[in-house]
Amino acid sequence: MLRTHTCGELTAKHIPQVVSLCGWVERVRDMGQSTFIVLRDRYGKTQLVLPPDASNALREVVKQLKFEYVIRATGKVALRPAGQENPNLSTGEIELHLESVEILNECQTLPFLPSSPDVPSEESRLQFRYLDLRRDSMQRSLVLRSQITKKIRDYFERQGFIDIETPILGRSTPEGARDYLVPSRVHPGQFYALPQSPQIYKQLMMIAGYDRYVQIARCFRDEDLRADRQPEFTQLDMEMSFVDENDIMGMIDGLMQHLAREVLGLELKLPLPRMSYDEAMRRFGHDAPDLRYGLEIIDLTAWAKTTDFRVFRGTADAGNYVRALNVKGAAEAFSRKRIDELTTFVQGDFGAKGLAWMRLEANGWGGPIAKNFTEEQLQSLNKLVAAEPGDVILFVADSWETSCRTLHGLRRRLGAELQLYDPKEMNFSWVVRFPMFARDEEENRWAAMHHPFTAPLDEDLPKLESDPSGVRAKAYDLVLNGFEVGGGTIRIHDNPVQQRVFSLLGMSPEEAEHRFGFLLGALRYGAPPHGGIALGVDRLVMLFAGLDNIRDCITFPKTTRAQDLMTDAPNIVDERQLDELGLALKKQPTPE
RNA sequence: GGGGCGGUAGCUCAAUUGGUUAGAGCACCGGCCUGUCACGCCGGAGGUUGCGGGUUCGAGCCCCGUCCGCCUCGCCA
Repeated sequence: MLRTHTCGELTAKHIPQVVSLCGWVERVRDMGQSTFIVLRDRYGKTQLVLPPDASNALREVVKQLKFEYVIRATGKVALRPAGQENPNLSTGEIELHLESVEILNECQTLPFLPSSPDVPSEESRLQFRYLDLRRDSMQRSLVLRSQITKKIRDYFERQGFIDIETPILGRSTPEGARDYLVPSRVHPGQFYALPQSPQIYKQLMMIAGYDRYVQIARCFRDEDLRADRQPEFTQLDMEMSFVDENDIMGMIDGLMQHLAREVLGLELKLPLPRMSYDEAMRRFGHDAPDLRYGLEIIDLTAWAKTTDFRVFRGTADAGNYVRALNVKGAAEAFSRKRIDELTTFVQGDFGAKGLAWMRLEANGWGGPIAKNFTEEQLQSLNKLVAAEPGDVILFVADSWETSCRTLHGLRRRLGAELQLYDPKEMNFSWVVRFPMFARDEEENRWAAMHHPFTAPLDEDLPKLESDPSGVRAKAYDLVLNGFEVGGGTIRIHDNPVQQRVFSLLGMSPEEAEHRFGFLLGALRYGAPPHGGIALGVDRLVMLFAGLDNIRDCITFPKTTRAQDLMTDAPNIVDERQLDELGLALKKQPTPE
């Protein structure tokens, strides 16, 4: 070892040892007679001092030092003079009196300084990721990530789970997200697909009798990116046999309690609260509501039917909905301009027809639509929305889906803008009893809301053919601060039910056999009742770290156009490589 | 595929209504400084204002196109 200690561990106890430290030069403060150097490694920082009586040889070496040089420094640990301690450093009571300095490597002038308080543009950070990763905040989030995965593994090991790996090269199943494809050389014209999740493999492991499976698995989905979505991401994937929904949720409750306690020092009360999908949509317009604040949706459809205001009445009579948010005390904050902005927002982003509003003033209701209602109607509105002077009511009159999307969007935006919650709060909850099927309007058929192996609620089984929209699933999502951090289901473990579901999805037995034959076959050979869940590790880390984007807890993330700016992937390949794979390009790539 | 914000020195940013030589801090180069800790001080160098076109006497600023980054809708079983 070139070093005897790290840059984060020396204290007064080490006086007067002679030690060697290795690290990066974070700062050089040349005072003339003496020079101070801050040496950094991932453990901390230590101040090195070139004393006034240093030899000329040593002085010459120190003079060469610049930002981010890699050096080995040897010297005597000494107490700093009284009053010169630095309370911001763990090593702040001591300093190293240099006896020798060895330059292990130089560093060219940097595109940006990792130690600078200015955060460089995302573009340069991604291009020079190895420098970005030297920044303190990146090191903190990667350490946190490591702690979280460690605690996850500890927890599941204690619970008797087996960590099992499943293939990366698999078969494309054209349900769900777009697959990343990998061409086969041995079978020209055929492709593997990278896993969107180890879903089917883990079910097969249940059938094989490994009744507690867990894996921290890389998953791939070729869809457009978001702040909380990368094409390649990490799932905590688990599956159990002989269980129902409560067992899975209970197991994850315990995991979250463990993580919150061990990583954040936070005590969670179990069980984590649960809410049905229907209730979540009714109260919050979304299946992953942020429960750190209220601002719940109020349904005014029945009231709208009692009025003569054409927009509301017409919407309600047509079987659509009039729903509202009461933004408490927002009258002052909501200028005309602000409301116009919100209107543009809901129309542009969610396709809402418009945004109506009223506000309760000291002497009654104001706003452009207030005059459309009688005194009695306003009185009953008062009660319905529990209005107090200063409140602003935002109305959305639209279809169920649009009103949900719009009001959720408004709620989220206003929650952030009006700071309705404590950003440090960690609010966990479950959303349960999802619908089994959603109508695919484009293709005019039923589609599985989760995946086609999800078990319906027993009580809803009879409705499978007669009323598909009323069938609810044994499905559950874990929600943290308005982010879906995981979702799972109890699976169908017998073949007849699976066939009924396929048939409802418009999949003939032959087609099902063709696509999922191996799974259907396995289900006939003694499949235990089983279910599981997958949690988004990146999102979990992001939220535990208080970050607002997933890239900041991923070492080498991709841009919103799915490129790696450091390696410049994806990229063109040699003609020869294509030949070997039996591939020819339809469109020649344009050279950059 | 749609919408929004942004791109000016290596980095972070500024530049009035379209106006004269595009500025500052940090970094870089040279020098000074006896205890600094985002050290300080003096001096120097550094610009295809993302790229291409247009309007104009004149464009960093206006218009059109395009590329890149971020946010977002669609998409993500």
